[in-house]
Amino acid sequence: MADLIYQKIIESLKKEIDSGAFPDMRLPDERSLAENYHVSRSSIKRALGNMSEQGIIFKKRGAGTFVNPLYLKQDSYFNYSGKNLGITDSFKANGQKPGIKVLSFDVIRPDEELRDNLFLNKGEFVYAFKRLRLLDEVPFMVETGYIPIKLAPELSEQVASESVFNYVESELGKEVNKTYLTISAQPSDEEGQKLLNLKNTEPVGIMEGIFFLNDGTPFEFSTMKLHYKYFKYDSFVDLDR
Amino acid sequence: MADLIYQKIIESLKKEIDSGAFPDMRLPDERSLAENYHVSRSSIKRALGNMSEQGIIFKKRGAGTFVNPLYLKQDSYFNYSGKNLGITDSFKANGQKPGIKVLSFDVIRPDEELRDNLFLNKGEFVYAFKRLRLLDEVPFMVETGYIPIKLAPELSEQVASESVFNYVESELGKEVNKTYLTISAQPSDEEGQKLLNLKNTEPVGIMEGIFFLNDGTPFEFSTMKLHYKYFKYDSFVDLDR
DNA sequence: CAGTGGTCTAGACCACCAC
DNA sequence: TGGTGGTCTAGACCACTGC
Repeated sequence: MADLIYQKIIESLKKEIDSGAFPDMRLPDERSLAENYHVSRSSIKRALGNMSEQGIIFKKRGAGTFVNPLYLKQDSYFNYSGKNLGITDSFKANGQKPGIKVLSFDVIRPDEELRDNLFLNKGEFVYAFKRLRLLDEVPFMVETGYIPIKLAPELSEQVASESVFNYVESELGKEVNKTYLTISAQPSDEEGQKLLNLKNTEPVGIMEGIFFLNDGTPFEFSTMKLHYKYFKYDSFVDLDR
Repeated sequence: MADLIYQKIIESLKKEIDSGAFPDMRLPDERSLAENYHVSRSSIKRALGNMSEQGIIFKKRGAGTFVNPLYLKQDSYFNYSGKNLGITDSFKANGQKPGIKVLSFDVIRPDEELRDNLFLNKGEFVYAFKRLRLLDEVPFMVETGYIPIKLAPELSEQVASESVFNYVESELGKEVNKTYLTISAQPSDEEGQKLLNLKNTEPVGIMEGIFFLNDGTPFEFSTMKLHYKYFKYDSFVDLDR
């Protein structure tokens, strides 16, 4: 992957941070980094700016660049705001074996709301599938997805049982790289209690949203219900925008 | 505010987009923009990159830069504005009257974890306060906050009963503009059930994190427990970083 | 092939912080 | 006052898209 200079620097600095190379939480100044990495200061700035947006570090003008202490304590399952971790991959990173069980797979006529969300015209159809996701054989999430058939004509139950996004990349030559998510929580319903092995006092976390291809096409509308113990979402937010 | 070149360009382009100046959803190319605005291409790139992160536009290498149709369509679902944090202002917009009831207000010695989160040395003290937030007199959120006394020496119960962040801006001349949030859900505990009027089957949403000043100083560590019906978090995410 | 966005460099100058 | 991050410029070269 990363044959880009700023990405390599990000990876390198992340490793250093993770390994505790900066016990005083302070990174070297930009000019020294540029010299040591044999790159321009602009490339360093780009790398650091990127890491700052991800919440890994923060910069204090006139003072220096520092590690965000919360980053080191991070133990979220879903870290969309970091390096690209597809859902599956992010679980691998935690050392647990992910699994998928397809509960249903159909082609349906979308209702008006779904048509709106996926920018579809009347008369167009979508794949509808429900999947149970597991970690080390333990179910933790029920996922309902809708994908326009015109965007993935060869989609199948087989594909759904593996990775849809990998299929998009390898077979369609496109990439899913953006998503609008709405996050909320609800008491568990009967289905959730049964599939996720929850008591009736235990809730589910909901992540619902649209996934986009790099050209801006809405690709999938998805609703994810998570066992509350696996529901953790980290977000670094710039408030003045 | 914006006396920065790239910010002025962002404002200008936003206005043009909102006014429908690009009916084909396509923006001029970067080199033309640089010429028309009499700035370098780098500044244009910075402005466009920023707008892309906000989900206003998306860029296609080799093809051009385009308006994100969802940005124009933002009627119902998708407000990715970082301001929707359950902070007072965002609820005003909903036409409901916000209220605050201070449940406690003390000065305490922070434990080690809190010291880490707020970058404090041993021996430094923090304000600790618990607040109940209301909407049209109905409680919806219990908030526990910790703020170093050295950062807000004049903080008081009175201030806490209004807006701490407004106080920071008007009295300290600083601005809270970043936050690192961890979002999760839990069954409601006894306190939550009592204060938020929840059944034992009904959960709370948890938003926990650090708020930073513009200079990068960690200003407040806050834990917010929300009535699940009021718990909704919108997020626009760039997956490939 | 022409046009477009992506990356990277080298360097100037500014704004802020700590000593 | 010296060191730090922030902004901006000017220009080179690369990678991809679409005709």
